[in-house]
Amino acid sequence: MQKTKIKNMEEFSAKSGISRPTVSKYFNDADSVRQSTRAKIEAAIEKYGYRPNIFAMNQNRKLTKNVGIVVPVLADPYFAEIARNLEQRCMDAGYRPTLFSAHGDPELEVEILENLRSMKPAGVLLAPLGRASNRDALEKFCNDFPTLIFDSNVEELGIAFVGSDNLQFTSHITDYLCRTGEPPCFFEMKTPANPNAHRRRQSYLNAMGEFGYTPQVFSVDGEGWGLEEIGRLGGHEALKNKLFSTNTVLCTNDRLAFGLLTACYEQGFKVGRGPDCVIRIAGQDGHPLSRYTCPPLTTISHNYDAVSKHAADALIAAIDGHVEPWKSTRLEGRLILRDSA
Amino acid sequence: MQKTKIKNMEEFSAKSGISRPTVSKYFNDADSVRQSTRAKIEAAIEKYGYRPNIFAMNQNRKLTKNVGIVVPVLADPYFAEIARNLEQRCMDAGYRPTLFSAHGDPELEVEILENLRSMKPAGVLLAPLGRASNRDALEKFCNDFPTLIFDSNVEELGIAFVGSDNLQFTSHITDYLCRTGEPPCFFEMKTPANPNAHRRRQSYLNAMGEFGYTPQVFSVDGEGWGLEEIGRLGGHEALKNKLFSTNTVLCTNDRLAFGLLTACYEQGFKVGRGPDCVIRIAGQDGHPLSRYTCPPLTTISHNYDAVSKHAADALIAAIDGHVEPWKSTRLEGRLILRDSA
DNA sequence: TGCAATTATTTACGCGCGTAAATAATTTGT
DNA sequence: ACAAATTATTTACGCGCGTAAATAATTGCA
Repeated sequence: MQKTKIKNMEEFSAKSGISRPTVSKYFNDADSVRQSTRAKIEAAIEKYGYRPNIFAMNQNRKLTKNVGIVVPVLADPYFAEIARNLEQRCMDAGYRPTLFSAHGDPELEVEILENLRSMKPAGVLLAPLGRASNRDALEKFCNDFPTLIFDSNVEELGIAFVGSDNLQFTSHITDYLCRTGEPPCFFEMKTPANPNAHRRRQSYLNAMGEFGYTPQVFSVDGEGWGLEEIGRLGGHEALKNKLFSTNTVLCTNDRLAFGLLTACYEQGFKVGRGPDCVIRIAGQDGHPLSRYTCPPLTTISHNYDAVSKHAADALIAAIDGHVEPWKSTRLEGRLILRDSA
Repeated sequence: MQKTKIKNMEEFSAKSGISRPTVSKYFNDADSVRQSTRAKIEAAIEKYGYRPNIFAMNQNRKLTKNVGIVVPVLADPYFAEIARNLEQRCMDAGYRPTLFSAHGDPELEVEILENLRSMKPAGVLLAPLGRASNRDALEKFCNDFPTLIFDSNVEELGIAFVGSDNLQFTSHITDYLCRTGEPPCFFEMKTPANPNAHRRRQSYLNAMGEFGYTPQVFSVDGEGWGLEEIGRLGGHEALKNKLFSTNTVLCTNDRLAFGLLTACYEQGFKVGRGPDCVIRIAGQDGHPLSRYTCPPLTTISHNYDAVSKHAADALIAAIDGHVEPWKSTRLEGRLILRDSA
């Protein structure tokens, strides 16, 4: 790489010996030019380290290569993990992903979408906040840009939905718990942030019904995304007052389970499957830290890879013009047996 | 907001009754125009919902309002939390933050910096990967853009460094452990990702020396950012072979402690301060989940607020032209006493 | 080798906004 | 009410690149 820095495509095209429109074409799609000219251009890029001005590019192109990735809370490792995965896939496909987190705030979610508009994104991968989301704002945005909804479904919105099969999640793990011990009660939030929670509760009720067991749903108070603390406080109340009708508790998600485990510890309830244990606890999500709780948490894990692959592929297909009717894809989870249940 | 959408500043200036250069001035700095004209412009914005084309703005402005925030791993809630904090502060100051994570990959870190270049950022908040970082690439970048280094120091790089006072962290918690029980041994990674680990070890050695105790450093194998697993495996080895010379273990960070806690659980070692406990464990960092381990983890917490405030303020001051000699600011941590030690 | 198909070049304009300079209007202080 | 200071308008150009159309060069294939 030489010291003479090139400041625009005009200069670069002169140095490389290729006309500017052809160079422009190359940067738009490297395969759209002949192999020999592509080689020359790439040699010149290597030599001069030239990169086109991204603002000028995006200003004039009708379709940018920008892709927005929006998650509700980045502090939740589940979203951090899936965002990482999506980011990688977008880059591999030649797009420029930009990551946004609403940090649990519906107004920020709307603002993010407004900002995204000005980026003219080729497409957006959006995991909505859920219940708190401004439905209208999402809908308007989806009408203007190819948007794939993931994680938390908003019926019929965007080009498609990709997420986990919450019904399968809960029925599968409920099934497991029923077969290996007392049937579980269900530990959830009274006002969960997203609609997946309702599916999970419903699936629990169904599964218990099929077994002929009486379900018990324990809904704890608390708002927001501080799930561990909500689970801990709710757990304390339940344990102190002996409100669980069984020795097995299925939590609506792992983070709530983390809190419940802590409550058990604090009240001296030994958790697990051993002979001296008084309570079994299971979670749902396959949180990255679920392996490291004490005892390690039995859970059912999202298929992170498959979810992100389906989501990214579907969005890119839509960007490439493969129109398909709205579709919901829900991927099965994998039961992870550990010591807690 | 009317339906007639305005497509450029020309049209907007016509509708608002203010000339385009003045409108442009307004968007550059709302306070640079007279109150009465500002009011007219803002009324028109409200009415027509106009937002200037961000690409065209950034293309021509010498200084954009973009700020890059780069962290080494977003899957680590410590960074997620501090990134959230920084993002908020940048927005409040009128900048457009964009978040990037190197996901533990030095090559990706370099690529992020390359991409940042093309965004002409007004400034960058960078938490380097540390040992694995490409020093040259960082240095070149810092020469071209106002860059504030945080979390992990790279001597004399960028405009300043802001982070935690690792010496204080470790000496403070070592002090606490020594005063309340057996002096701790030190549990760390043999090849830590960032230089903070070395400071912490050194500080441990110093503190033990001052007390007149014999230090023991236990360095476990393992590369990368899967710290919990590294801690768990290392913990198993230490426990199985009774390699800890004391009943108290100070971990170099919370995530390693999480793994060690799990190892203790798996080997049946009861952790905590109670009479039936055989080992005390403490961490460092104040990880968001440290409250919810079993037992809850005694640790020393970063002052998230202060670190991010100092970092954002220093960067913005530098952007505003307040040149100061390179400076390192290290903020003290707060001891959080819980049941584990 | 020659001709059609493909690919590159030339030329020229437009995108939306920043910005500079000269001029005009408005505000401020007295 | 008037001159000085402040603020807005007019005019005009440039930023770096996308893109379209006409033309020229190169390639592929029989």
